[in-house]
Amino acid sequence: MARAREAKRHSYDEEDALPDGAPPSISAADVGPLADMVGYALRRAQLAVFDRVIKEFAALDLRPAQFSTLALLKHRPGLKQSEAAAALGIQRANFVALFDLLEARGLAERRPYARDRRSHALHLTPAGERLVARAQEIEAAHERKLEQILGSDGRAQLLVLLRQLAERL
Amino acid sequence: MARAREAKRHSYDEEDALPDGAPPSISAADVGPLADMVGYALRRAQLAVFDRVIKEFAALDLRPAQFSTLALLKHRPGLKQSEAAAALGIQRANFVALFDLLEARGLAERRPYARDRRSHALHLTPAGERLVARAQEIEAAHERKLEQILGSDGRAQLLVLLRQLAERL
DNA sequence: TATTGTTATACTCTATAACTATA
DNA sequence: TATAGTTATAGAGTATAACAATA
Repeated sequence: MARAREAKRHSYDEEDALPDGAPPSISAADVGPLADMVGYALRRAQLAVFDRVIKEFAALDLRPAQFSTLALLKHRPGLKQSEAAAALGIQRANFVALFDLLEARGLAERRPYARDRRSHALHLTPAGERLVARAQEIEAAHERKLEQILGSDGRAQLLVLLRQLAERL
Repeated sequence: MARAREAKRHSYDEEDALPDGAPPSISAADVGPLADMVGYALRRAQLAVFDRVIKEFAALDLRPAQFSTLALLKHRPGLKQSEAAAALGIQRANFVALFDLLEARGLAERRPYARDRRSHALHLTPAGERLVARAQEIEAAHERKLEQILGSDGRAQLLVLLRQLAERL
């Protein structure tokens, strides 16, 4: 404990009297003006939702980015590798290892791309199709859970607002 | 080769651009069902907002987590280190290096905590007070920009929905 | 000369275990 | 024993540069 030991002479901290054994009061989560910042609220909400999603996908051994990749290829089979990465907002360099893992697990594959021998056409395997179907069921149940919290209108309105942020910023 | 690409990438640094009616209309990447997932929309929106915030704070050499720490200490001076970390949702182990940096820059400091010699009371320095005031002005301008995109009601409604997600999930 | 997939690398954030000094 | 701060470390995620094959 030899860190910031600079012999500061003042030690005024008689503000919060924390009696021993007292339950953690509301003040523990009081972040003041931060609570009114969109960026801060966005980060906290995203972490909460992702924590939940990661746990729900754990049984399938699927990370969010892996699920997104499979779901994208189900929707648009035959995408070029660079197109898939761009659509998901992932650098193409980082997409390589991500897709390598999906391919090693037999969930997706690279096929030759007819018109350009530099490119690969990405496709799900039958096993990939089955896994993404199961994952999307889990996902749908998760969305229903969110609807219980936000209300049906609230969830729909949230999606509109979030898309506006992502697209118009 | 890589030089042209690099110059192209770093070239968009416009801050106050974005006229109200002009739709940037970036890549209309069709991600199918992903677009209707709260988790996916949350991630894309958070990345967009943070990209912007990071650029706007760059002049102050402040990362979002550093700003949050300073803003929290302005609101609740004398917080114990573990309390500050918990309020921000940061592991106490990871908070150490974060606060070390703020202290090394003379923006905040650890003071002895009267009733428990294991703890530190965290405070802003005068320089920290000045910096966080400037950062909060930048932040306020950013919120006004978001309000132009979402509408005043939209921004307020977004905050309500995001807090519900973070607290009730 | 430019682009696609790739490798290598580095940096940030996050998560966990274990140590120390206090309680 | 338990807790606060700390250290060390490992794992994701992300960003950039460079290279070979191909356009």
